[in-house]
Amino acid sequence: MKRITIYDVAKEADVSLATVSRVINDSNVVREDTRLRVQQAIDKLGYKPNAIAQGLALSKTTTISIVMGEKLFSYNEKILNGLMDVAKIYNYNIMFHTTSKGISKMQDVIESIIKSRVDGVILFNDNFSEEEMEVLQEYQIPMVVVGSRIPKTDIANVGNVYIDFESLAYELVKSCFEKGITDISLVEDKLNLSMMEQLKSGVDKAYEEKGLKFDKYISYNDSYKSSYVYFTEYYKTHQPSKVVITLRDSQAIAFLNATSEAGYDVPKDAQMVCVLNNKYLTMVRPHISSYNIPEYDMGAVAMRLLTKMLVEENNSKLDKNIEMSYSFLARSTTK
Amino acid sequence: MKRITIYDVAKEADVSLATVSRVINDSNVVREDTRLRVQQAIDKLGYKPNAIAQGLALSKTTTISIVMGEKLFSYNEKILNGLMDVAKIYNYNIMFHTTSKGISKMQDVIESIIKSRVDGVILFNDNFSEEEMEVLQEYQIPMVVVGSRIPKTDIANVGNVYIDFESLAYELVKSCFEKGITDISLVEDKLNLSMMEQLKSGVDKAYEEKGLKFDKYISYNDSYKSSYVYFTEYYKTHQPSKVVITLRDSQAIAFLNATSEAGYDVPKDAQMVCVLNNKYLTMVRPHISSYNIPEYDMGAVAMRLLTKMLVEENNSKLDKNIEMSYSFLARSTTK
DNA sequence: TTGTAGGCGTTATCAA
DNA sequence: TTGATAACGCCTACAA
Repeated sequence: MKRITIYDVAKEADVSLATVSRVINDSNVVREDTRLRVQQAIDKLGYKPNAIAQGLALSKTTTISIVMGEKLFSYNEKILNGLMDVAKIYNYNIMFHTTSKGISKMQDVIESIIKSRVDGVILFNDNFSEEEMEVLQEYQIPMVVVGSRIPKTDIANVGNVYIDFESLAYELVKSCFEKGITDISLVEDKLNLSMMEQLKSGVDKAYEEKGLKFDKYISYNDSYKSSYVYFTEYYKTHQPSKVVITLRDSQAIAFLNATSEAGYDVPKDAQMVCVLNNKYLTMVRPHISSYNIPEYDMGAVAMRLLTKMLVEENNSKLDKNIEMSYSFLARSTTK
Repeated sequence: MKRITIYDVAKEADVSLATVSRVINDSNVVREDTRLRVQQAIDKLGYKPNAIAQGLALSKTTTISIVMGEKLFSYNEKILNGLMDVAKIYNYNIMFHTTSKGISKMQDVIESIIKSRVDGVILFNDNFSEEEMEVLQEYQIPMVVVGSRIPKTDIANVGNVYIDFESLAYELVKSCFEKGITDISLVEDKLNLSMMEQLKSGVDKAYEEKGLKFDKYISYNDSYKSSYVYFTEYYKTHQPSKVVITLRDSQAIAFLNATSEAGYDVPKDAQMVCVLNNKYLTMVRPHISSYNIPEYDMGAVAMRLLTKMLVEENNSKLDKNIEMSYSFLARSTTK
């Protein structure tokens, strides 16, 4: 079966292809009866405009690339949902790229982004370096980074929708200090180095201000099992910290299990908070305290920002750095 | 900055655009020194071939659409990883579509798939009806369905990579019967109706063969909270079944919590198995028995199958229905 | 209101 | 081994 084109429709409706093009694009200069005739031809033939050809003609693909790490835990999932929903509203197609250790370096992803001439790019934090961002810059592809804060702000064509994880950690530690607690641990998450870095710097800052030095950054492999094993081992020689901060559910639950199995009580002996919230935190006992972070909205805002950047090429005084707010969810692992 | 094209490179290297095209596409008829000259021009200008134009010229986009539900729990995530990795190997780009209740009907997704002229489609089960599949058929887009078994097999251009959930459930129930257990519940998951249907039909079949009728299909809303509430309520008037089968972690954990809080012991009073495995099943106590399902491989196999279908247009005797195997993971909720 | 023709960036077929 | 040139399918001035 031959792919049917605008010519076929034109012939069928006995008009020129220009007219068909007009009805496809809702031009308002078409007489009603010819519009009808064309529409009938379109329906009859089952014609669908070739987006590739349109892309070529318009130098605009109406598609956006999303780049994220291959490990998409629930935090990313909700951001993705927000991105997709808004993309749908604006009728953007999505090219999806994942980065992982072995198989695909960011470099390849960038290569294919440039080649496919997408209109814009959404980058999840933690998947690229600054120089990689600069490559995208050279090709003048508008992009917004979603997740945590990026160092360089006010680069042309770059937006950022973020949570200020540094402040979050800073405030959390300060509030511990106010309760007289200074023995705090922060558990590393290798999947989110940039978030971790910001959390750590917030913790450091709070300690510094108090004239102390923070030295309980707990680092090990990132799977659930290893963190569970790690803590179990840890308790043979250590006492738990008074407060333990964790980024994701896996580490939080591992900690919870290991701690209670070592004979300690949460929150009596050790309190804990897991920064990123999800449903599993309330499936375990006790329920784990966390933060309410508007993941879905972050995605939605990021995509909307990008679409704005795409229309207002004259990136006027559009605010391209948007901070999202969070709030503490006190549950049973804190008191 | 003007987008640089093959013409610019041609001028820079002082050759015709045809020659440039040849070196881009690794044609072996180019003399070594001119290839070099062209390559230098390419590097100097930072030229990247326009995939859109290539797509137009070749009637081939080298991109594949993936369609899945918006809720991507870990089961889907791993399939997706498999898909992406293999797509990368074959240098395919991925268009990503999600379907959800309100915002995007499958119909719109199909529309955009057809317009974007992707070479093939991967469909996750549970997101489309048979007639929607037929639309894709009309446009002759090769596709493979991944997840559970599709009813109609041997349609041209349609592949299927699946787990036989019906057999899985059938065997599971049979093995219960052998242990003298006939009081079994199956908990519904609204997110995966087709999987559920197959599980249920396997259960039904086993009961029928024994001359019994299965009547403990537990149905309610699909969020964690509601299933937890449901079970808690349930136990005020019911005893737990001897064996409870669940599809996903959420329901399994909800059941576990509600059951033990109602004063029953798992597995003594009620055994349970959660069909889809993931790490959370071993984060709770007791560890939940499950099935080892090769999700990643399913994705990888599905994508590889699709690429094969794309090259061997003469869909010869290529086996387009691939059943994947599973195995039981006995943990602490069964005995 | 409609049609004609040039252009979007490549590939591929012929000649040279 | 290289260079013209006609597709590929659509959009958009410009004409009619």
